[in-house]
Amino acid sequence: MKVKELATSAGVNPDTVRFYTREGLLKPSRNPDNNYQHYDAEDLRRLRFARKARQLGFSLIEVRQILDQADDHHSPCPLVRDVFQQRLAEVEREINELQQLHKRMKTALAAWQDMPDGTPDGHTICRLIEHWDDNTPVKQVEE
Amino acid sequence: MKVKELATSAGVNPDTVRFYTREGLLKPSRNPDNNYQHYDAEDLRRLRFARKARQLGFSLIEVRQILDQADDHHSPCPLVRDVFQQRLAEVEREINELQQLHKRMKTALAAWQDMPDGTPDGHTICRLIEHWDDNTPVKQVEE
DNA sequence: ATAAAACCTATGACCTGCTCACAGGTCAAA
DNA sequence: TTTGACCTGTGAGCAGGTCATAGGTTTTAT
Repeated sequence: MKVKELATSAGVNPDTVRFYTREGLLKPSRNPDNNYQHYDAEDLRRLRFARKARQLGFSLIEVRQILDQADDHHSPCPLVRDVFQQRLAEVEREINELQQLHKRMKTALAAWQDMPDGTPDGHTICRLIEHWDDNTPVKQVEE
Repeated sequence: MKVKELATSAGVNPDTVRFYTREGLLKPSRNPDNNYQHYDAEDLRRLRFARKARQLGFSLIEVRQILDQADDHHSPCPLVRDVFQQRLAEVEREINELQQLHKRMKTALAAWQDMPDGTPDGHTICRLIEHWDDNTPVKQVEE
């Protein structure tokens, strides 16, 4: 397979295939006649694996570590389980944060119903945002 | 105020103040004696506004648009309301996606209990991830 | 047979929103 | 007066690609 064929098979941008190749996630052979890269079924597996892992929140570096371990005939799965657990905790944190943000946005939106737009007057930029309560501790002002 | 004072007052990194100044969000005056930037209370308001807007998911470009409108003595709030609505919808999308991801991760984790680690054998890299169902349509393979 | 379209190559810039590093100038306290 | 803490501008670095450029190759259409 050539670049675009591989990319199409995996549903990614051809440049992503080239990028992953540069980054060492894919290891195609060369056609000496025209210097084209040649990818095989194994590369397709690696690419699909990489995309799935990325969806799960694994970083490219982690993906490469896993693939390298697989190349060395070590079982990469303990590594996968480990990073997966961490990622799961992260996802839970992200959900919590987003839900809090969502709640604050809804509250703000409701409060804004009653507020006039108002042209900035030198003391305020836009009440809508300035009156947003972000729970951030405000430090001392000294001018 | 000098850079660090402003940064401390707003609870941000001094480099962020310099960065925002470069990007035109802050417009300090110069001390001709030593070429230092001089920030006033208005800059502090702008900086705090910018940080709050960033927390709400506004991009730096949007923040600058709002601040520029405020400089032109137009009311920026209709713009704020508009972008805010869009951002709210985005947050809801993100929450949904993350919740689906979370559910799939939990399911996968449960399924993995029964799977052996297994060294890669040339046909599979790591069953744990390859058996992950991502609902992604898989295209035709041609080698 | 030839010309145009569609592909390939490598390299590097661009995106976001900062953060950090560098080299050199300025200013306060000890 | 020296040391440290600050200031200046510029440029690089992060992640994970995407896009642009310039030139070579292969396929398709005329």
